Amino acid sequence: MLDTKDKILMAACDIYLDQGTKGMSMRKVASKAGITPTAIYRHFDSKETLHQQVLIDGFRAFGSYLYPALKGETPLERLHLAAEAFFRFATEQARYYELLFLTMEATDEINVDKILKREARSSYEFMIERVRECIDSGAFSDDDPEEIAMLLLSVCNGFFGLYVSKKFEGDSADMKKKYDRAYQRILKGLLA
Amino acid sequence: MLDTKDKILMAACDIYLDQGTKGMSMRKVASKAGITPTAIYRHFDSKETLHQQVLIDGFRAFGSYLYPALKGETPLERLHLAAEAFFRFATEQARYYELLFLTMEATDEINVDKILKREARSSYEFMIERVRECIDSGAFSDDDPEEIAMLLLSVCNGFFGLYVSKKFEGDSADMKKKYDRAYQRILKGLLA
Amino acid sequence: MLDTKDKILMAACDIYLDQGTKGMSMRKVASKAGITPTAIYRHFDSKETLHQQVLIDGFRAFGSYLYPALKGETPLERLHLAAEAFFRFATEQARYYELLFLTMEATDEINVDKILKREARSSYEFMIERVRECIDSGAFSDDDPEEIAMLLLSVCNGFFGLYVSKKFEGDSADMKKKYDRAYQRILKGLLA
Amino acid sequence: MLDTKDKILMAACDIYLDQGTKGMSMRKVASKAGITPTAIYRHFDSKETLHQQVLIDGFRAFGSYLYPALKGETPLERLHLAAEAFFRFATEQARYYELLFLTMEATDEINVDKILKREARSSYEFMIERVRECIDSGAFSDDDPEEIAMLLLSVCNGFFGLYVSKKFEGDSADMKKKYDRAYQRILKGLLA
DNA sequence: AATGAATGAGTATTCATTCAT
DNA sequence: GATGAATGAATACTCATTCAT
Repeated sequence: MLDTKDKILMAACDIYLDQGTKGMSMRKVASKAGITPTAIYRHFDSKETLHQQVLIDGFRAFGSYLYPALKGETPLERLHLAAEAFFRFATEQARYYELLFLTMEATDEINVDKILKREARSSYEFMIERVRECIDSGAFSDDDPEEIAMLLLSVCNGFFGLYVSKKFEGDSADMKKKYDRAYQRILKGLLA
Repeated sequence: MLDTKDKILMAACDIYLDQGTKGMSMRKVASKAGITPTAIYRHFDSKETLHQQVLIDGFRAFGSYLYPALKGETPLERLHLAAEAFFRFATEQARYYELLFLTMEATDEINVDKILKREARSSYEFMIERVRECIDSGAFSDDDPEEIAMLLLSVCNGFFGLYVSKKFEGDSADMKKKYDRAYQRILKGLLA
Repeated sequence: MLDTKDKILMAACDIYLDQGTKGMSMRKVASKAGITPTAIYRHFDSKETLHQQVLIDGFRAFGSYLYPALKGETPLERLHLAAEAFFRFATEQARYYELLFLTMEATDEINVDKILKREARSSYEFMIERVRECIDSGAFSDDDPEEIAMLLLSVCNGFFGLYVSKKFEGDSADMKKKYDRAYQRILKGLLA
Repeated sequence: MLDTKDKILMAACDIYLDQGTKGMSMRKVASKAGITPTAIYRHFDSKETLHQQVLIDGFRAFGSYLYPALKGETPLERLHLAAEAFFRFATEQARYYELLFLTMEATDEINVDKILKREARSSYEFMIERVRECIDSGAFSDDDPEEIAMLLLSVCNGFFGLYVSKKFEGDSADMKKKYDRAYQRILKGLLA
């Protein structure tokens, strides 16, 4: 059985994703976790701490999707697998994706935990690395790897952002096709 | 002189743009508008209604940036001007941009005002139209105009989303250069 | 009938005096005043504001006991009447006395209202003035008026302090006799 | 090495003296003592019990200042030494003084520990005794020793009360001069 | 068209305390 | 002799909203 700390984390995550940052309250979390609001404070110093732990867990979950992309045999294949990982994470862990990438709160406020920053940074750098090796191997024309990585991330975030805010429709299979086509279109502009 | 309704709207807008969705409260709006919280209810049924009116105004402001792109003489130039308009709106009216495009509240919930929906839709369709004429004129290779428009929007939202959440740095001039290069990279994949 | 603001003030005063500074809570005040905690905030900005208003009212009530001492025809008589006023205020408005003079919270914290400071200061200066005229008229031997006033205040506060904390017993009549004797003993050391 | 009970008492005392009655909480005490809040209950039944033990210790500390006054060779000298002891205790152990003499919580409530009562009473009686011998020896004019003792205590409490609540200023040396003069003035009225 | 008064639900957090271990 | 987990009640204060005027 889950220990209380995990129950709290899960409840917090659910509520964040269900009702947004603003809808998350200690009371609601406690109620969803089946405990008293007070009891949360045994496990987390403050709401802020809890919030950050949720984000940290989220980035780690994301990492577990993203990093296996290294199994690809060529730079292009690894980039492709990373793109796939994005899609799978965004659809399978939609709420986490939303929380991590689509919630527009600055992730570098003074009080943001160092661990959190590190986790966030490292998945970003993973993408830069994937792009860099595509360039270095000659698959991509010469360009700034960070900017390309940013472009790819932008597309993903923008794409899923539109999806999440229901600005257009379609089921997951449809989605995947659109996603793949979008990826191909971007790629076309990048290939050497 | 402004009538009370306008004063309320302006105050609400200021606060939204200043303190975000979360910081907006009827009290603060009333106080900024120089009236009683109660008085707002003469003019708006609820906070929700007021919120939506702010969004409608926001889309109209966006329109005033976007639609002049029609002055361009060729489809490609018009698309280019539209891209510029996005950038200017996102930087000059950053909070509005955020409110309209980056706040992940579904814009198609049952209780969303029809006018709001129409405004949101029309700027989306404007972009589709710009893409369509690029394709029809042979500037772009044959493709689905809606998907391309979506791709462009994705890039914009993703790009500014990263900017807003401070996931990377740089001043406005830097930003513009990055934005232009991103636009060129995408374009490269789309041109016939 | 009392308006709500007065009801709140009275309730606050009662509770302060009944349960001490530490026992005073907005909830309790509201409950005693027969209203909702929230409703207090219509009339007072914060607990602090309410607290200070209670003190200000207290000092004013004290003034209404003290200042009529000016009716005395000689300096000594006026001093005597002031001493009497202290006694009457301390016994008739025991709780106010306690709150104003025996609650050991610094009355000069940064956030203390100017009005409050002024009220507190003016009753202190009234006593200095009474002493000064006793000295100037030759009734008292030459000495520092402020220090003498302080001595008199000290005795009063100390005296009623012991009374309040039940460190000795006796009814009000008994009390008065002791008070008078204490006053005479002090006087003996001060007279020219 | 200190046993836990002593560590708790010292921590409690520190906090009382540092943050006042209001700031003392079991959590803070436990944290300062390096144990769990729960552990306190092994040693003290309740916060109240702990509080009273702190007071008992305080009265004992006070005694250690006061009782050496017996070393004086004449009644007047012993009284004088007692007055000095008051001053030193009030300034050197200001927070204790405050806690013992200026906190207006009745010291004779039903639930007050007998030991505490006894300790409090005995220092009071010490003063009565000092006064009595001044009268018996003819140094003071004939009067009620208890009332005189009370007068002296009143002056002390009143004096330091004004000092603590910052109702007037001055450093410790200044203070001492004022205190001495006040003592002399009182004495003048009491001497035979 | 607007106000003053009030409400009830909710906010994060702290408190003394209990219980099982 | 001490801990980890939890509780229920309390803290000051904010919110959107309603109602009588």
